[in-house]
Amino acid sequence: MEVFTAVDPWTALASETRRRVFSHVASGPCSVTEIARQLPVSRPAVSQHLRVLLQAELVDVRRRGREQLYQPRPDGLNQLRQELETYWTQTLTTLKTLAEQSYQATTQASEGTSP
Amino acid sequence: MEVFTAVDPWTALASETRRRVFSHVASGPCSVTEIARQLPVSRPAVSQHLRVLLQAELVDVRRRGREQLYQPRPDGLNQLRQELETYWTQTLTTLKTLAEQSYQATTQASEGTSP
DNA sequence: ATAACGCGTAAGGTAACACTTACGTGTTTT
DNA sequence: AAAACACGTAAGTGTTACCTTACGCGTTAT
Repeated sequence: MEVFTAVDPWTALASETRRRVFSHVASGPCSVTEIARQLPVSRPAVSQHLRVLLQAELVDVRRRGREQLYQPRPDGLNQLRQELETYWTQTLTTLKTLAEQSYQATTQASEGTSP
Repeated sequence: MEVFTAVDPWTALASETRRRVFSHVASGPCSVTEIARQLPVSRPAVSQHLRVLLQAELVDVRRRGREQLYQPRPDGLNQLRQELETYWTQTLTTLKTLAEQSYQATTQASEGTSP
């Protein structure tokens, strides 16, 4: 099947076991069987997860002898980081505004009631 | 249904339309119908998405009159940011090591062949 | 050459997901 | 008091996701 079928990194990292697969690859180059040995799923399952991670541009592959060495690729993570940063600044800005509004509300309330 | 059924933020933001829902909330407090009006899904669908976002601690609710005002909550995003930062440093460290190794390989190769 | 290894992919089954419509509850308006 | 509004949730449906076993292909070892 195609590796050029784009998959957005959110979908790619949505699966818990796929995150564990990626974490192994991110910690250093490793083969499919090597990963499968450390997880409670079959080797084909790992292989399928790695394909999704490839499509999300989160990992790369190269051959070494008869095994496929997977290694991390920054692109997908970077895209994720950018989107997340957008959400983060939006959130902080909104919360700041809300805090200022509630402050104004309390001071205005005490103005009207203190004298 | 329970709101205390934990949902990890990865799962929460895995859905495209749920991300759009969250983006609206992050940009400023808004009601359910208000969000549904800007999306190609029904109001109950938005309501269900908001419940998931609540369980992932990505949003908060408070009442205002007869509407529910949703606003962003930093907790879920923060957790996401931390995990993502771990992946990021793991990735960079691995790539740096690989770069150094391939450099050593080339210099060693030229040492053996130049004289 | 033959055996063993490492891998990808096809086929299939079960569970989860993202929607929809229908309905009931609380709050505001008239 | 009745009508209108905003919402949550139940029930049902079609699609997708994740996993398994079975198989075939290339590469290394004996």
